[in-house]
Amino acid sequence: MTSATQEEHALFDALHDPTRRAVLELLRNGERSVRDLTDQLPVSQSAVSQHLKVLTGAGLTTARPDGRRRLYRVDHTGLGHLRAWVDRFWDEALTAFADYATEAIVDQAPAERPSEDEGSGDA
Amino acid sequence: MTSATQEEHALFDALHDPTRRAVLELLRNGERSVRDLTDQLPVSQSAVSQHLKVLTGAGLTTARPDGRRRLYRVDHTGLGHLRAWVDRFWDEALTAFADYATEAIVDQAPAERPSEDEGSGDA
DNA sequence: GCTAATGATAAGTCATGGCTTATGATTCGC
DNA sequence: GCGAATCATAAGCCATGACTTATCATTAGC
Repeated sequence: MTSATQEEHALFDALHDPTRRAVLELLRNGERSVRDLTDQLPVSQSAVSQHLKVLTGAGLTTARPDGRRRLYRVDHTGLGHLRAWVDRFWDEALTAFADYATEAIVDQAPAERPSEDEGSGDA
Repeated sequence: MTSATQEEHALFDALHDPTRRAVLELLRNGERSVRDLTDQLPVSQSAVSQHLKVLTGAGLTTARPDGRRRLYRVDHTGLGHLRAWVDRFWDEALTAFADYATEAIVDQAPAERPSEDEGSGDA
């Protein structure tokens, strides 16, 4: 079912490239045509189109035809997925940190123990 | 001065690789040694160390020495930056969308309107 | 109709980065 | 101390991907 891992990959893959992030930054100001974006970036029109394809595939942009132009704008879909990913991780990280802090306090009493058995999780 | 763009780059660069994301997933369960991580990943110990270096550089993990081992765990710093980036973008995207929607409604009065605005739906 | 403009795609080039196998540096157990 | 274990680093290999220059498809304007 396009395992959420797929979306993850598409997202982080899309956001990895600085030029693509620059495109997103430009789109923050509102809709822009490919031509317009190209004029403000140090790469060719072809490159911009290729980047937009990747961004759209990741749900980060959408296009709307307008005459012989295509107006692109930021899409919430991808951003929402990214946000969900971060949030999930955020919570887990805090929990893990709390566990660690607690354990550290407990460890304070005895001398030293391996503290190696975090085995409660998955194999 | 490590312009926020630098952090951005380090972050997205770190999160781009699937193996590094897998490392983060493993660390969600708590602290783990490099050896432990290596045993659960299909790559060499060397590769894991290299990944951990990148992750740490992006503020996504931290290490704590424990004997001859090093215990790694998730760091909030990088996640916080990522979260801030998304939130900033999220707000802007919503604003831009609101502008667009408003404009679309205004445009409804005169003759021509895109009629194509897939407005609230996702693509 | 034809020409110009806009944007997507094809094909090819070149740098980047993720992996490997050594090897070095530290620390534990005997 | 010595050998074993853990981890980081060095050097090298190879696939991936970001870019380029054509070229094709569509639309506006004459």
